[in-house]
Amino acid sequence: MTPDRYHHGDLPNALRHAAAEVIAEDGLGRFSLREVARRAGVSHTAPAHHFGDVRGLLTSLAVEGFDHLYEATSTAVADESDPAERLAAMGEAYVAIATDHPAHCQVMFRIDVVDPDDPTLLEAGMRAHAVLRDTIRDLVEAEGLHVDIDVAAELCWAAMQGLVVLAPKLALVDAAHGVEPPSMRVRVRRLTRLMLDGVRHADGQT
Amino acid sequence: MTPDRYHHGDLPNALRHAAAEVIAEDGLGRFSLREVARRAGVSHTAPAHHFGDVRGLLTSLAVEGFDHLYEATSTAVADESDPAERLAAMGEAYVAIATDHPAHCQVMFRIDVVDPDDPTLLEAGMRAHAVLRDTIRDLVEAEGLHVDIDVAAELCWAAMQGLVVLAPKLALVDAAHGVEPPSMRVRVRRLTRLMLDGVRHADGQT
DNA sequence: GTGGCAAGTTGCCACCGTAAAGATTGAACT
DNA sequence: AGTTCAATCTTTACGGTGGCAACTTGCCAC
Repeated sequence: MTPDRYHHGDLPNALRHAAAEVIAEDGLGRFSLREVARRAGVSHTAPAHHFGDVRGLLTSLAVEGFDHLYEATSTAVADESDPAERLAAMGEAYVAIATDHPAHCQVMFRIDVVDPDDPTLLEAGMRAHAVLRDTIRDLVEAEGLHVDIDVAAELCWAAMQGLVVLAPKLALVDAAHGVEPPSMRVRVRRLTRLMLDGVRHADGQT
Repeated sequence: MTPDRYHHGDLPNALRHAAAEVIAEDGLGRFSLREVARRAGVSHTAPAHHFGDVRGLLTSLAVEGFDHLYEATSTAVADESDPAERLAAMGEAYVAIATDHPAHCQVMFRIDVVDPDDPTLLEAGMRAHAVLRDTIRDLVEAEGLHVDIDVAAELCWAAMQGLVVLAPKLALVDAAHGVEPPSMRVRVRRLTRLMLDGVRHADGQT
């Protein structure tokens, strides 16, 4: 980017960008701090001055991921007025994030590779989660449902997260059953519809 | 185990065991082939003769994990007669596997660390998945439901998988909302009930 | 200017994965 | 019985990696 000045100018961002690139291309397994530094055009110890260690860099990437998620889901929600449609749009946004920012998503929930107690990470996560929770609260209030909001949110979140993680396996299972694997968008909508049925007919017992 | 003969006797199992131990203790991040070999009391290149490389060892561990899952879910199913209860029991078995064999579960769905095309892995995965699919088929037939079996199975699997992955985050969210985080068993039953409501009231549109 | 601090660099060490070649063992064959 | 042979494990070696310590460069406040 900026030519070879001694002081890079915005190394933290450059490093995050390079890290995401490496992870997206070669996977988290082959991720290496040195390779990231190489791509950013700095020495292999430069990252330490900004992120401490490799964990710090990946944690920072996770924060960025949650920020992306927050923005994507909140604009998706803003574009819809019907609460149920909002939920579906959120689901789509969730898996869209997973395909648009695969590196971030591989990191966000990996407590073995990230510092789960990092306060900025916690805050970013909570902010993203609040969008889902608010959407469900609106749905419950608009339709007068009898379901615990947190439990419903838990189901939606878990299902979407599971979908992202299991995507390759699901395609394999479909193929084995002789079914053409559907797009992620279709999967999301099918699951959302089913969950909506569940949420709408719940009797409110915890 | 067996004292220091030159030929270990059952090194592959010993290595899998040691690997699971390391991962459970120190996490996948600090996993090292050399450490595993050290614990098994052999030289650091011995594993290569049985598993090729580190990927091979972890793939083998994943296979073992799916076998555990298969056994746990099929005995859970066998212990119940009511189809809906079976589903709940399966869910509990799923998360029980995650807590009883944490190392295996950290590996099973990590295509970046495992060879996803390994035929024995594919077979073990399919066999485990068939238990879920059969359970849902029984439920659909017993109650005369109008839901696509594969879609329902997808939801159940994704939700349980998501629950396992998100467990730490969910505990944090609950704590932030001033709620005492419930046990995993409770989480499973709540989600299963909600999904059952959904499956039962689905209108059968794909 | 000059003192000081932030940003980057070089050099180092311990560790890791894996490839190649040698040592040890049990078992199969004659 | 003795020999061969393949499987199993060890030793040795090499390139790559993360993190620490000590050094250099550049900028800004005084």
